[in-house]
Amino acid sequence: MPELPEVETTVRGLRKILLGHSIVAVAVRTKQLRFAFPRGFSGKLQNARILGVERRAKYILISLSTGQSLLVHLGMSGRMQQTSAAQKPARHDHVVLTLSNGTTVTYNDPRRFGVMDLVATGREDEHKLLRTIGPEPLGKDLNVDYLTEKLRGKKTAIKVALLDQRIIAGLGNIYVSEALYWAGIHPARAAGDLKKKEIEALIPAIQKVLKASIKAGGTSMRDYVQADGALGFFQNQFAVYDRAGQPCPDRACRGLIKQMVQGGRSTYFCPRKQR
DNA sequence: CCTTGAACCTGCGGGC
DNA sequence: TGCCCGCAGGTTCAAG
Repeated sequence: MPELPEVETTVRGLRKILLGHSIVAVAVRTKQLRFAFPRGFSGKLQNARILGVERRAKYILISLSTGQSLLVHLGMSGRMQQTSAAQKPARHDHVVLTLSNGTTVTYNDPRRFGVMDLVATGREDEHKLLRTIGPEPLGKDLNVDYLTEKLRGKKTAIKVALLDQRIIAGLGNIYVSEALYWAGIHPARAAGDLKKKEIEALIPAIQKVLKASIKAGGTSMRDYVQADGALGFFQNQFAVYDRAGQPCPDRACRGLIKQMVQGGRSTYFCPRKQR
């Protein structure tokens, strides 16, 4: 999916479109996404005014005048964007919100791995899906002491550990490969064996990659688009992801990018630079 | 507790 | 052209 940069980009776009407007109509066009919609979903959004649009991990939180927040996860293939009210819904347009100014915002998700739920505003962190999520990687809670403690004794590969949302929020398959490349760490290393110096390199590498991607509007490979329909361009800056067989971006290294499978998912790395 | 693998669902590209 | 297989940005759950 959409990993942190894509969700952040979506949130920033939605904020401009949604903030201050009211929802006048809600069309739910599928039985369920990953879970069934909560009881009375449409009715509880009806006539609500949108007070805020925030991100936590890979979740979008839209706070409403009703005291509830709409929680949205884009799953693997989801997108949420402004659409034309005149246009009839497309395949996989599962939820269409119509605003008081006539704008429509559509949630489209071919694979339906996404989520929509309602949660009391201010108590979002107590939601079942958010309760166990780790610190935001761009905040001060992700630091060397925290990560050292969290990885201590772990035999899992560092690649797999970084995908675990309980350790760090928001990373996914693309940005983990990219961050490990910039930190010079081999993805198969046991997480608990990383040296202090390596953890000190890893945190800024994660932050650098995420920030660069947000700046580029995220990554558009298949489904993802920003809230205004624009594509993201971070795929043009990939160092390793989806680049198997191609040269390491460090020309002096002369290594070739390798692909392997860890935890059932592809990992990309430079075997010469990452040890 | 930890680790691994399968499951959810749809679409697309490659090989035959 | 068509069919079958594998793979895709995520997460949860069962089993060992």
